[in-house]
Amino acid sequence: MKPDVAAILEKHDIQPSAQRVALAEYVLKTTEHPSADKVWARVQENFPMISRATVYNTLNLFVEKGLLRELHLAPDSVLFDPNTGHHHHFIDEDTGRIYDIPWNQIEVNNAKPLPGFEVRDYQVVMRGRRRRARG
Amino acid sequence: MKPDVAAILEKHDIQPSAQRVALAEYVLKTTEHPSADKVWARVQENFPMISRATVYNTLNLFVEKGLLRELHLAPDSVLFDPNTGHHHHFIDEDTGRIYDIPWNQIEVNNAKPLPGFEVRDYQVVMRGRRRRARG
DNA sequence: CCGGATCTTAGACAACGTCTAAAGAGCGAC
DNA sequence: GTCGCTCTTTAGACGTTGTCTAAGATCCGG
Repeated sequence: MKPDVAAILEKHDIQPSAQRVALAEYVLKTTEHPSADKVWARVQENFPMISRATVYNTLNLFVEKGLLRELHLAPDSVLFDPNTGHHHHFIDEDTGRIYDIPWNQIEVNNAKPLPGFEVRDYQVVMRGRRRRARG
Repeated sequence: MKPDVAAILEKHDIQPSAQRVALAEYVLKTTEHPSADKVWARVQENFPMISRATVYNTLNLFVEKGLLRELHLAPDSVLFDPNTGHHHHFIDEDTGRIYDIPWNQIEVNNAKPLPGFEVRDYQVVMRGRRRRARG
């Protein structure tokens, strides 16, 4: 079902178009933390004629308009996170998979920046691996 | 002056070579948070004949051996951080510059991973910008 | 000096992301 | 309906970052 994706776009000052709606429908709902090229692949499943440039342009537009957040956590891919609410991230070093950690689970105090700066965003980034039954 | 870089390499199970020592001399001392290509450029100043592949190989080797830490904080570059002691990072969104934040300055509690995982490393990543006198 | 292992090199290669010029779509004025 | 303006999309070239490969250089024990 398509909860008014077009309305969401308009609320963020984005003119809806077929491509943008198709892209938003995927990227706003996913929990895959996809890279841009992964988004491209996924959207093509429903919208075969979309070009790579459009995907990149649109993702950047969404970020600019506050619809998505960019994550730079791993090499060779910028990830896009629809979860605008704050949360932390855990990265599995073996698989590269990224998991969300609820904001309240970790307590952070004194997240003060350098003098003269202001913090606009912060998060805890954890790296680790699946615990094995035995070595 | 060259504080026994070769000895440091050997202590980490890395065979010293002219290229590796030249690279280590730069990268272990810098506070620039350089990308790999920046390392290449800097090392070439003292060691003109070093090839790009060697720089990449050597940096990856150093990371593997625990001499450096890799940071994936910004698009289009993996950064290398000689500060093996734990610390946090602050990223200036305007300039892209990265600053170290002392570990003790921020208090983090309950940095627990997902069930079944173990955390090997974590840090707080802050993003922000220089505060201006007026908007 | 010889042999084997390791290290380095140049360049090809692949992936990611940006840019450009041209075509297409939407929409109001007439 | 169609003209003209604007915004969007497109294909492909392009630049950068990083990896891979095959061949040459170096080192070290004997």
